[in-house]
Amino acid sequence: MTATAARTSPRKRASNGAARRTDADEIGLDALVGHAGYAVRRFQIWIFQDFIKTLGNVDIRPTQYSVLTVIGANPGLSQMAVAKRLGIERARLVHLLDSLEQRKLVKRIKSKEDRRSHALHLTAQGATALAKFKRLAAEHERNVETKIGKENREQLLRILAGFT
Amino acid sequence: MTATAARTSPRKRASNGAARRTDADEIGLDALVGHAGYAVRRFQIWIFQDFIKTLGNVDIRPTQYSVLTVIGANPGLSQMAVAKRLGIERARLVHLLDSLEQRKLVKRIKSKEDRRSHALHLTAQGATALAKFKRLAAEHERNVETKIGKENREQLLRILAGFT
DNA sequence: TATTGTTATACTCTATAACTATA
DNA sequence: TATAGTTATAGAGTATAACAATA
Repeated sequence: MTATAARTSPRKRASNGAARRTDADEIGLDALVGHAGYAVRRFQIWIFQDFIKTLGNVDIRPTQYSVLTVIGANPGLSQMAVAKRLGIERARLVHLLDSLEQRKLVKRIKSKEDRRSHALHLTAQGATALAKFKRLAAEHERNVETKIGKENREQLLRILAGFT
Repeated sequence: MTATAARTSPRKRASNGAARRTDADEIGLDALVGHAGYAVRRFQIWIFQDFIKTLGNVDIRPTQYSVLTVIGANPGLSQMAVAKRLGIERARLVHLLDSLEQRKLVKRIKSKEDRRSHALHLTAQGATALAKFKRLAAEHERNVETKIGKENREQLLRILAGFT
């Protein structure tokens, strides 16, 4: 939206005596208003904060939830496969799994086919816990729906389906 | 979308002899498919990477661009006001401004009204540079449009307008 | 007392590189 | 030689707390 940027003239806000108006509503964003990335980033921050809050009691963050969900749906995957599928660095997944394994939610099993790799599985406890996490995540999703509206949420999922 | 989650059955992927299929396309996401946050996060990563790449020659990242744009549109703002408006921690803005000031794009001017605060302005060089950054950011925005489509991008901006 | 800018610390996340053990 | 998992490091980004100067 370059047109918007070009049309917006700076509101003078001199430091030499003019009234300071610093309310968020009063401060223009200029070109940022036309940038999808800015809106998406702000929304993503809101949505993650709601997720973290809604799953606060069970201490599960979005990335942990995504790892558990993919392992639950695809038992036996290697770490590389999970990392690639979710766009996580394999080095980072090591620490994520260390934490989840310490909490007895996930287990690494040495593969007999390829002894370099680990087959990932949920523990029985992990499967039970994940069911609970999914209920809480669904509650979070209803918060999203309340925030932006049912129709808008569905449009959003449709528009961004290609990025999953 | 709990229904989706409940309906999806895990595809067995035993580590004891079954063929390993680890292509990203073949690995189900289960409940993640119904979560707006997951799609939004993946899209946000794509969009920031494209922004960073498109503005790579001028070495400007999304947060730096947002700070410069807001200062350009509202000269004389305090650091607190910029931080609040953009949702950046004031402690973090200090470092961002240190960097932008070293690059002679921004200057801090001691306020005469409130000697605790700094009025922020673009330098002449900063204003010229920002005009160039905006042209590159518009190019990035056209990449977004190419990626998701003109209509979808406009719908996205409309849906998320409340988060800016 | 409260606020602005600053410094400092810790933790998350991203991006690399290098090492080991296997293939 | 290439790959899977691991370890380590550095840079963003987020979240706090505390301090000096000023209100």
